Amino acid sequence: MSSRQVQVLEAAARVIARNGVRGLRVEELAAEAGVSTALIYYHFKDRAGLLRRTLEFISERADRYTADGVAGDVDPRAELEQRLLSELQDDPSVRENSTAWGELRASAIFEPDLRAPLTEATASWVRDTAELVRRVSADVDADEVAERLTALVEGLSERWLSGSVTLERARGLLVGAIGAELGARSPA
Amino acid sequence: MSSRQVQVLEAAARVIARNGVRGLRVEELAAEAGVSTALIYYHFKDRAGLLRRTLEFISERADRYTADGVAGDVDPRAELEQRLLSELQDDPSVRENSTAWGELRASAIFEPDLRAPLTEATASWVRDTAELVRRVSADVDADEVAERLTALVEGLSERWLSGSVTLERARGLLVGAIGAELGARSPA
DNA sequence: TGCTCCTGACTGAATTTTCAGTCAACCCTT
DNA sequence: AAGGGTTGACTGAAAATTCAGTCAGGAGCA
Repeated sequence: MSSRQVQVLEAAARVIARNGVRGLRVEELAAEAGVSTALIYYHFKDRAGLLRRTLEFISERADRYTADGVAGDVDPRAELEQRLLSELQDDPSVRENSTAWGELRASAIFEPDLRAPLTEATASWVRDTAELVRRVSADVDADEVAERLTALVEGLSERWLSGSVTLERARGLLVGAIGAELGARSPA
Repeated sequence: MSSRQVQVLEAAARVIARNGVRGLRVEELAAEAGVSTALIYYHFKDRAGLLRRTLEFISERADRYTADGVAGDVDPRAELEQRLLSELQDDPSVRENSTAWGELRASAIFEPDLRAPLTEATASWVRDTAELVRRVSADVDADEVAERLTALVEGLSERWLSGSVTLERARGLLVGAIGAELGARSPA
């Protein structure tokens, strides 16, 4: 993938985070990326292709920043917590990513083309989370717990972004859910 | 409200469930409702007015089906479960409702005008749920639990609609969450 | 080295498509 | 005959998509 394409995809993520998928105008994207509209068609075929590639791009990028920065933690419980909380941070890139992610998920409801990459990205996130859960406790169904916690993160994230909860509250609720699923904090 | 208007609003709910708020074309709606586009402008002024009325229509209808069919239940735990599960059903009107709701929430991220009614509707749902939670158990923070469970329902609902989980799985996960939050089933 | 040919990246300027929104004129009822 | 309800035919603007062509650089070759 050429650096030009990356440049366009980064711009697409920004524009989507700002205006939504439906509010993405190819011309505006071109301006944001500093290229011509025609170049976008040259590289991505059409608007739908651009969207599909953007979704892939965003989910790869999410993998990266989720994996980063927490990696070597020794306490699995703390690591799980941090991983999930990393989706609820008032940081421009997290915000951008979550917003774009939510938009794409919402769009996937109506555009079957987007579903496959979305499902795969979701499953991969759930798997990674389940792995962590497994390390925290052997007494629970890790897949179930992981699927619930990640779905909850999505629900809270959307409420946060749409102004229905504060970030602090959302984070507190998430920590509470981890407690409810895995038992209260630090075993003796 | 004339029957003509109801006819259009019902059609709008169907079209939104099929294509989303963003994908609603006035012309398509007209065809679905079996009327002319001009009539829609006559009754609803413009697309935004139509959307507003449709959202009101849908949420009133949702209140009805949520309240219905569960009302007189004696066991609070069962009632709570049923209320929450009622959002995850493969019934056209539930689907329409959930879809429209998700769309509205997603749109609110970019359109501050929509935030106030959304926040209020969410808060009201959380309050009602907390009331039920309170009746199930006095040992938990009912507001927290209710906020988490409803956020989880939203997350699961979106995953269901976008094809990332099956309906059965989503329902099972939700029941599991209630268990994790409130302790396992039926006290002695 | 200097020349021609070729290709992939890229653009500006159309062209085409898609939509919300309007309007003048027809129903019906009453 | 008057007025609310209804429509088909349009319009204008905004967007998507295409097109004809420029340009930089690389491969082959004299």
